[in-house]
Amino acid sequence: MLPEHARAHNRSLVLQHLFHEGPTSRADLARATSLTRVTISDLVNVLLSEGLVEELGVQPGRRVGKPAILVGMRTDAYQIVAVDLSDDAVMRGAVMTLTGEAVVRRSLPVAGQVGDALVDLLTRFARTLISAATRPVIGVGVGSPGVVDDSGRIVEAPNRQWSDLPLAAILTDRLALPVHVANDANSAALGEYTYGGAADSMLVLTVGQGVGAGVMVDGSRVRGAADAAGELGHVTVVDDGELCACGRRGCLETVLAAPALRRAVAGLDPAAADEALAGVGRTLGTALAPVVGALNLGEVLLSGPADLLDGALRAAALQALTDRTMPATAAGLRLRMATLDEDVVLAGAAVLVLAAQLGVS
Amino acid sequence: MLPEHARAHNRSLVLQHLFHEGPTSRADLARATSLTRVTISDLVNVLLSEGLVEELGVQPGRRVGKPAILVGMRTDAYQIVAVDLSDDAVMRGAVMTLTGEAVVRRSLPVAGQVGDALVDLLTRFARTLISAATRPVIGVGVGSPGVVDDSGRIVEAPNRQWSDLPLAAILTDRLALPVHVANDANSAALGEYTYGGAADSMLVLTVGQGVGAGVMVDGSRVRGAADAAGELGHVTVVDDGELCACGRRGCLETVLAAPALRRAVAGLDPAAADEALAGVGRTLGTALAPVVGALNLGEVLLSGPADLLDGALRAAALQALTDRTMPATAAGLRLRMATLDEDVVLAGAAVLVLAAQLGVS
DNA sequence: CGGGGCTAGTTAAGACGCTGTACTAACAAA
DNA sequence: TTTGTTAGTACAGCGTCTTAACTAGCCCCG
Repeated sequence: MLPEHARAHNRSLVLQHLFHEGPTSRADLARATSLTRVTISDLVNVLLSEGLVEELGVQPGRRVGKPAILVGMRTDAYQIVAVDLSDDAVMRGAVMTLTGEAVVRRSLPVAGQVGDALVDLLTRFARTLISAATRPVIGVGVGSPGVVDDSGRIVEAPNRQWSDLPLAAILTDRLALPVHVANDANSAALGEYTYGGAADSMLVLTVGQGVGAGVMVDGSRVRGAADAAGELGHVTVVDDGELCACGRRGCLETVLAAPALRRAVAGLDPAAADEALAGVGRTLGTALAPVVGALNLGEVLLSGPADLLDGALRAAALQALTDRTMPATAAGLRLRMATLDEDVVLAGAAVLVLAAQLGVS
Repeated sequence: MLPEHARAHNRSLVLQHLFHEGPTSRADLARATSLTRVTISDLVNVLLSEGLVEELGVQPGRRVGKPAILVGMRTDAYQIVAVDLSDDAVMRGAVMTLTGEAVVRRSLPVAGQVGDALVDLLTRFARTLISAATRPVIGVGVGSPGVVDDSGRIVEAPNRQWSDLPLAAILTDRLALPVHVANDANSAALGEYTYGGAADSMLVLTVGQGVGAGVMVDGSRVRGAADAAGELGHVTVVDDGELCACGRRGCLETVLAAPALRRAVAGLDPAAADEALAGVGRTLGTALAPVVGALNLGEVLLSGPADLLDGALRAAALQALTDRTMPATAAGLRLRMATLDEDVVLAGAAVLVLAAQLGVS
């Protein structure tokens, strides 16, 4: 560790504070970071010259002494390009502000492309998005299915016919911008953590064609021994259950994926449908109980079709979690819907860039 | 972050390397830490003057150039006092080297003491250990049951009648030494991680009077939203199971705690006993599968009576884990016995001190 | 209404930590 | 013996933080 790393760390502290707490005076930044006013002034001057922050006039608070000048982060000064590859059929992308709002949205049918052709298609798609940006782009974030290591290498993504592919490195080279790649469900967790106000210790369950999960523990993303953390979709939850796409039986995905849920409630009257969904909820709660107990999670978030998830299913899952973990663990636990809906993965991809380039998350 | 923090970090890098890799030349330390030889020389000189490292003569390797002088950590130069409070009836303690070997062992019957009286007893016990040390003591580590926050405050330890008790602060004050306190099962995980060579992502299950767990994720200990991570013992694993001490039914503890296991095999012939243990193993595997899947754990360690755990139970649990998680997750998973036996908690308590005082873990 | 008290922010000097460069020390190979 | 290589050290310089001392701007009070 060198002095310049300490400098970068302090710079991130300032940005992190401005990002989450809003405009702040230099003096308050000094108190919050426990650095001196001198150091903060210096850092702020650098950030001002980069256009990352701006002065916003004096603080409205009326106290004795010289009035403080508020410094705020210019969340519209730079933009981030985010791509969501979780859908087999269509690439979704956006140009986003630093606060995770999509300024421009694009999507592109994948048309069955896989392997290197898909990388080329993704490159072109990213270029389109970059040129659609209205401000300088600080980086590109990609949420992809499959196992992705911390260097942005796709270890394995069977449906894309990607294996041991250094996607981040390839795109960084081709786009001449910093590119960061992570698993889509892990991205979702990052998105909910940073933009959705989720707890420090939480799990996001993404329910769509399949079931994925991303876990945050004590404020950082869980990677796992083989970068495969979050593979809850293929944990067995029903003995001798339905055949799963993975070849095994009774995976969580066979009861919780959106198509499975639709099938389960098809043609049923509302009460019976609720009972069916509650059954899935109990199964989910039973599977999650050991995870919640072992990690003492503060929140579990469900991301996916609200009409299926946010009702009897969620209530039954919470009940099962409460019944099956000790009161001290269950008392602090919330089970709620994710707040970012369809943009979760895009938002998370943006957070990848935000965290890596500015140290904000 | 200040420059001196960077210095402390670099110092820890050196110690960490020497601790885990053994004696190393300054030049090799420079390469390993990517600092310059100049900086390393300076750091090593400071460490030499503190007696933490020593020169060990020239490196046996025969290459061109000036032969390198090996520098090694003096793991016997300082000692750590560790206390294990996990047993209701007896306090166990030890004076340990920096490598986690017990030099002196002591134990003290608790004689039903609780609350403040127990704190006083613990203080006296620690003083005894400190005076039994043959080298300067760098700190005291305590592994305690109950919920312990990161400042060493006992949030709740019902059996000790401790609640919201700043144990680490009290002992630091009374003993005039740095004192660090953590949950006993979490300590066990730390001990196995640092001294037992456990994987970066792993879970240690401690089986004794009760069942506890400690989780390491990507090399750091999981604390949880309310500092209660590792409470796996009271996750429901058997529907309508036996009544648990916690008042609920079918907790993992009701089948996996040592007394429960002994009852389950009492009077059975070996084959029947193995079948009973295998049943518990399957239950355990089923409960652990979601945890292993969500975190992509590399290892699960069992700590407790080997005659009960290390046989049919372990085999069945591994089989269940393999059956119930996806192959990619299960392939890299090991389920083995902990290596440190009865000293796990003591070793972990030592690691608390080692990590906090020297930055080594 | 003018000075004392307080807070915000800047300037200047100094301490600390790392680097690059240049040096000496100690060996192997030619 | 000379040359080349590697280990370790001395010294100047740069970056980064701190403390101390300053200016700026406001409230309060006599």
